[in-house]
Amino acid sequence: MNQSPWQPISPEKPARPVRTPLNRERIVDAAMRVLLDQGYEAVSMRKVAQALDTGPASLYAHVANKRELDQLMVDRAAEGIVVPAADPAKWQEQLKDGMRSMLKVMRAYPGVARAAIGQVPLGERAMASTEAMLAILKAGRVPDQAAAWAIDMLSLYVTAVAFEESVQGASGWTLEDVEGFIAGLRTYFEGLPVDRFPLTVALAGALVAGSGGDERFEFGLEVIVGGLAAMVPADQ
Amino acid sequence: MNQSPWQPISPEKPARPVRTPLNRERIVDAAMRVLLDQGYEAVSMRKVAQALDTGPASLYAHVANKRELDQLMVDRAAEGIVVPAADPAKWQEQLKDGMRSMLKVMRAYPGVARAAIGQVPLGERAMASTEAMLAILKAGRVPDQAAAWAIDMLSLYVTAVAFEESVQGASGWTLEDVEGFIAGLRTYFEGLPVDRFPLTVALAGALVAGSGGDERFEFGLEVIVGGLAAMVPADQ
DNA sequence: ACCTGAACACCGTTCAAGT
DNA sequence: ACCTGAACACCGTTCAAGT
Repeated sequence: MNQSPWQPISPEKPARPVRTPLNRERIVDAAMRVLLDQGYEAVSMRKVAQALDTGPASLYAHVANKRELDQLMVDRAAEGIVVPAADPAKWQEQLKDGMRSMLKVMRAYPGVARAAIGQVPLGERAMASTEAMLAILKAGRVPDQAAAWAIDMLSLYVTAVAFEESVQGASGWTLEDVEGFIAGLRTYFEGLPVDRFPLTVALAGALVAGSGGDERFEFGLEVIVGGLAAMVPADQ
Repeated sequence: MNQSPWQPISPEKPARPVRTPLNRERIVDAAMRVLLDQGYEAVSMRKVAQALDTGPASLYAHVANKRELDQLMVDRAAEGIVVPAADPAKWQEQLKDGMRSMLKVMRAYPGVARAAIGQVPLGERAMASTEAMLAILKAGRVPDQAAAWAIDMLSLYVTAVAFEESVQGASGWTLEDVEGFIAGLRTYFEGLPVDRFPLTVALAGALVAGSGGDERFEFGLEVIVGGLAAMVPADQ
């Protein structure tokens, strides 16, 4: 039963590949790499497996299914979200800053919004920003139930905006293509029958304004924060 | 060159099938049927073609691609949206009613929100409700640019809510499953380390409240309409 | 316990060939 | 002009078999 000291342990049989074993972390790493390189549409179990030099079946020992991998990716991205420490004097601007940070992160991982849109983010990193946003809402004296539902609404809004952008961003549209699309949209609105669509025709310019930059998003922040501020009781 | 009157036109050769020819309308009809019967995930070019007793390639003579079919389905569903005629005295409630109607329609076609989420609805029926919503915003004296961007934000919010619901609704969850999920969620929040997540733990009940019904959606309506109301200039 | 090849049941889209 | 069969290049997931 004793092994001779001269008997090396499996001496010249590195037939079993020496590759580091798979785990969730390495799988998510690979998935994020595919996301950054080729966009969300390309993040398939097969492509991720390929990036790890194995077959798709191997992933299922560590990840329940594609949906779970999506969740893990969202939580990985959530790491980058920065929410300021609550200060009652400027809670409204802080809330906006938190949302701006969320959008920034989603833009940094184009298409991650697609993975995030239908799911409640429950990972540890996502929970940390939820907690920080709750603190800001409490600092602003937003009632508890409103604060809780606001959390949901905020991330729904930011995710939806990022999702919309990623749809435009996909299929390799250049900035020129987007400008052309917007110009076409405006022409479409302006060309509608004036008797049935008087306001759409009149506001064609306003309807397509700010499609490129952050103005639309900032408008949404203003609406949401303004609406929440209106829910703060007047007493004290 | 003249045909004899006794020479019947292709008399007993109905070898060429007599089926009514394909067109966009029939294709969208079939797609909506598949959507209602089997949900959005099942709406593939192949399944729609099958419902029309043909192959997927046949659809491409009438529809550019799956994306366009999605758009046509969204516009078809938009037919059901009812927006009240603008009345300055109650524009806020009217705006909410319009959004409630949008959600109702999306719930009637489970999963159509999935087709709508990344696209600007430009079909004739969708434009009609855009025009009506603009009228309400104008009646409320919301500034033009705000009204135009609000249109976008409103439909983004409703679509995102419907999308979220459809994700839960898919995979055949029963009401009991959803309740179990919510109970589990609450337990998860309550079980987080109190030192790092004090607010999440304290507000666990509020965070999961109203997940089933319309309370969350109504909260969102209140926030958005309240935020828009705050943008109405005080003069006059 | 972990990994794998091969298969199953699907996708969207294209294209040459038919009528 | 419209339709079609067949193919191309993909999917997520399962499962028996390997180590």
